[in-house]
Amino acid sequence: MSAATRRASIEDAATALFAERGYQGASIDEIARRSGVTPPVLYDHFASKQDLYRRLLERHFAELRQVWRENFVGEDPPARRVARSFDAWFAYIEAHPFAGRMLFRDTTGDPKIEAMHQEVAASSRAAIMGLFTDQPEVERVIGPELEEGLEMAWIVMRGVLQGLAMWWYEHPRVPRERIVATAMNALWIGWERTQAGEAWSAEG
Amino acid sequence: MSAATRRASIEDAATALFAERGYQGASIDEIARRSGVTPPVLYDHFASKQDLYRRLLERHFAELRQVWRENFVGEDPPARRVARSFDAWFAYIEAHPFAGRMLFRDTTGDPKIEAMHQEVAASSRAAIMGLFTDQPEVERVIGPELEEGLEMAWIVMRGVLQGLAMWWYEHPRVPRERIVATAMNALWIGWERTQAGEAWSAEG
DNA sequence: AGTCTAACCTAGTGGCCACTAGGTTAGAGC
DNA sequence: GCTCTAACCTAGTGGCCACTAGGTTAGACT
Repeated sequence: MSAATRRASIEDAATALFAERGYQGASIDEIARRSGVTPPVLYDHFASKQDLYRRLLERHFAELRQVWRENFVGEDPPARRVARSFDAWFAYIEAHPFAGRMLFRDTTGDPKIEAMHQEVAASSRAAIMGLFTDQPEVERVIGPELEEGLEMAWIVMRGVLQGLAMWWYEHPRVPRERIVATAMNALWIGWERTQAGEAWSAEG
Repeated sequence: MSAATRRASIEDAATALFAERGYQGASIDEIARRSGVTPPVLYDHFASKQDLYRRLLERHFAELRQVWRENFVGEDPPARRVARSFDAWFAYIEAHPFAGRMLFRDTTGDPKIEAMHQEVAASSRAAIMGLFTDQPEVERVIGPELEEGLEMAWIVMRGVLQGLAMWWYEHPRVPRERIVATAMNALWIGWERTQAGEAWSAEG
């Protein structure tokens, strides 16, 4: 088998196993076995388990970033652009079941790997948040304490999207539109109305 | 040191280390060392690492369940009861930094442990969802496909609460009211308005 | 045919980790 | 003072795992 093909087969097996078991739970032996080779062959293609993991992280995060970049554009109203992006995002999740599970599986237990994961995720977050902050409406939608508010809006959005994505993996018969509609209802309407002066307050 | 005291010291150290490293990343040796004992002593108090982990899971989940039970009651309007519950929930998170981190750290890599975690979490979810389904307003707020809708509403809420909790651990100077307000704005307003006929639709 | 590259293998190695066998110490009750 | 319980220890053991030394095979090019 050619180097490129073998490499791809290792990457596929590794993505699936990392998705299923996480970094520590996935053993090199099993990744190799699922790719139809022995461990030394894997080391001909990747320097270490950590190297393999990082390449996969970077690749899948880059693909998701690309989804945002391609869909969060245009002249139509923000609600439509957000909805289109959500839909494309969940379409990616649907088409790449292991990639999503690998990226959103929280942590690994190995501090070095954890730091790496956070680093790669943070650069992705920055890129996507940049799309939002380029919008003239941000300040109106997010509110005054911009930095902190943006970060919290990101956390809320990420929580909802990741949560729905992981749930969807276990309920694959739910149609994508329903997932997207749930995300939109939870997020967009809340944001919009909050800024229309209907924010919740403890005194209300 | 008395058995109860020693046991408590082991539980504290284990919670902190599980929170920091996850199940696989936390070693019995280090848990014992942090408790000021050697591993055999730990095994005098707990049958296995798995046993220790399960006891901690059950204890912390039970505490969080209790928070809901105590706060999601009363005759005041739902928005107030939800807000009060969120506030109490985040107060628990604030007071028990390691408990939250241990519970919400997603997965462990060991299928047996993962299954156990899901089992304990599911029973907690059922208890809390029961509080909601006892409310007469559920159907109005969630919509017609009740089972699936309720589950998705739970996923959305869990995603937001857990996401904010984890973010808050890294930004402890943000006051609790701000976290609670963000959660309320994200969740409650979306839910309410969705049912007021303002649901988002692809054709809109 | 001969050479070179690279895909692939067998058979380890060292280190970590959950867990234990077997024993010592120390305090409580009599 | 004696006994009994239980908290605690030293010193392992076996198994798993990331990684490797050192080789064989097979196709590509000359």
